Amino acid sequence: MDAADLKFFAAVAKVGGMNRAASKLNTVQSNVTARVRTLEEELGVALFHRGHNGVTLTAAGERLLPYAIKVTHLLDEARKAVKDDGEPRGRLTIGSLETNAALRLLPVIASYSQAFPDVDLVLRSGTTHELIAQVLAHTVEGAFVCGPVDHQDLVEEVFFREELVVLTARTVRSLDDVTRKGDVKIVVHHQGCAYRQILENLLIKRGVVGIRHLEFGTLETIYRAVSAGLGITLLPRSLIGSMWRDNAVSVHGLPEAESRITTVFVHRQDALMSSALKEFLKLARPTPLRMRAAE
Amino acid sequence: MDAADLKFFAAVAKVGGMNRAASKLNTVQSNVTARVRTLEEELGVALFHRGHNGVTLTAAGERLLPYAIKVTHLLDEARKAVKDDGEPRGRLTIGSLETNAALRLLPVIASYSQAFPDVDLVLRSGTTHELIAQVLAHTVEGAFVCGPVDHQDLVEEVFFREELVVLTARTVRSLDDVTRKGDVKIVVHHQGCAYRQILENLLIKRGVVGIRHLEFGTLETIYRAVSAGLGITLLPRSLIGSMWRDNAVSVHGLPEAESRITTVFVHRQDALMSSALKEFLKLARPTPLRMRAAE
DNA sequence: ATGTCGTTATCGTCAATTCAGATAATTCAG
DNA sequence: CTGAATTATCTGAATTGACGATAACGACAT
Repeated sequence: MDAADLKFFAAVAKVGGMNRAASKLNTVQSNVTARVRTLEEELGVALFHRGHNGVTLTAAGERLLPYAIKVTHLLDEARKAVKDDGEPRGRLTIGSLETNAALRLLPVIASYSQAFPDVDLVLRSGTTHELIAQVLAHTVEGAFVCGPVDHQDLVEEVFFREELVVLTARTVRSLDDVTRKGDVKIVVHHQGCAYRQILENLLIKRGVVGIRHLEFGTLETIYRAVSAGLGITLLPRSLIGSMWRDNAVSVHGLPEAESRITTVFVHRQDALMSSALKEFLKLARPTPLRMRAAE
Repeated sequence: MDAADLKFFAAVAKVGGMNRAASKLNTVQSNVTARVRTLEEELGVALFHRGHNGVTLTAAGERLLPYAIKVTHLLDEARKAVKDDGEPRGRLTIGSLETNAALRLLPVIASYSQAFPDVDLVLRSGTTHELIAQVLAHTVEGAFVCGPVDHQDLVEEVFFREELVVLTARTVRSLDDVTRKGDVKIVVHHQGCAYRQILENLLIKRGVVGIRHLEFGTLETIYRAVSAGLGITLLPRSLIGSMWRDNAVSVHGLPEAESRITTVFVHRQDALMSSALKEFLKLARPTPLRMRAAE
């Protein structure tokens, strides 16, 4: 049983037709047909039901498919493993939530690309859901997402624990003052849909119905907008303390259950971790000192 | 990267020479050399150090080897998975400890082979250690061994829990009477080294130094030997109660920690379970009724 | 009915690969 | 130096693989 045949088979199963698979595999249809047939002859069973409009898997084909995919991935990984001699090089693709993790990762990325100039670092952005899907699809090697993540095929490691706080204009005494009005404008980083979602849920839970949005590109403008009374926002406490000390806004704590947020790094359990990634995590992993500072 | 090449590569790595691998693979040396070389050219690294007396793996080869083995196994399994349509057939090879589990399994085997005549059932015997090695080596699909087993690649399921008791001649009042003498003869089933080991450890712990053995082929003769005062033995309590009620021997209980023994079924976590095995376990799994009887 | 479009199956041709066997080159032991 | 191992290389035959053209089939619109 040839691995290349299995790759063909998987492609056919995926697109549901030998013609379409052929163009995807940069070959001709007769070739695909032939390889599928050799596979079928070798195994002694039909793998596809041939229809007038493409093919569908037989029961035996269904059983074979997961193996075909697994073998293909395993071979990919073997190639990488052989070439990875412990010295980070090549392309490292990781995912990250857009706001906070990216902000925290920036210094890491800077020192990393200096320390390992042979690595082409690619940072993909997305929501937790999107990023997890990409990790599962082998599109990224791992991702920093909003934890906890519970998935059979994934391993997670907690990287940052943070406390979220609500920022309002200085005149606002408590969060109740805001929610009582029943009509709130929230100011969000235009890329930061994670916090936006959390803040919305939080307000909805408190009975706020009319939520409007203001989007700004930088944290600085968000801060100014809040201090000018244009709306409220949600940020990690550690960010405020370190950046603005002018007390132009009010900081409102939230109950433990709502304020605690963890950023975890997830990657596939079965996939090998490249040296490039190992070194990155080593750099990104908070030192005991930094962890204390983040709390 | 061809799977057949990987198989060749793994064989060469295993036997440490292209010549030897060639004869093992039923081909010629030049062939093996060529395929290894294509693999090396494709990956761009040397996989072997060529020596005057065979070859040894390079660092890159070391990294590739586990993948080569894994892929080979995966392909084997894929073949089985395709052919296994849910109807048990073909060969089912399982391992079992020689005494108790085998005794308990006998009725299961009987009804199983009647229910699934298309399955060639092969029962391999061995010690817990040996059987686990065989499971890991894919020699048997799974095995009934003495639990608990803690291994990363294995899954275990408890099948029987039993209480072991010491049997002595009727005149012996307590176990102390035996151990005080400091010279004990133990009667064991000649195949049953598991209990033998347990009994020896138990006696050694109690300060007995001179242990001699008597071996008999059947439980009946062991029982007779014990009742005649020739020695002592160790058996599951459930076996005694159900077989002999003539009170010709004394039964001595043991402390919880020493008497409790569990028989577990272990199989590889990553390997697929054949329909044949699934059905076997379904039959072997103790019903609530039988479990109560065994306690 | 008929033609068109999209599908898979099949065939012949040619190139590439693979195999087996023979031979060379190397190294170590005696 | 010779002999017994080893791996490397070469060669011709056989096999396999890809390709392109064509056939066969069904669906759908005209």
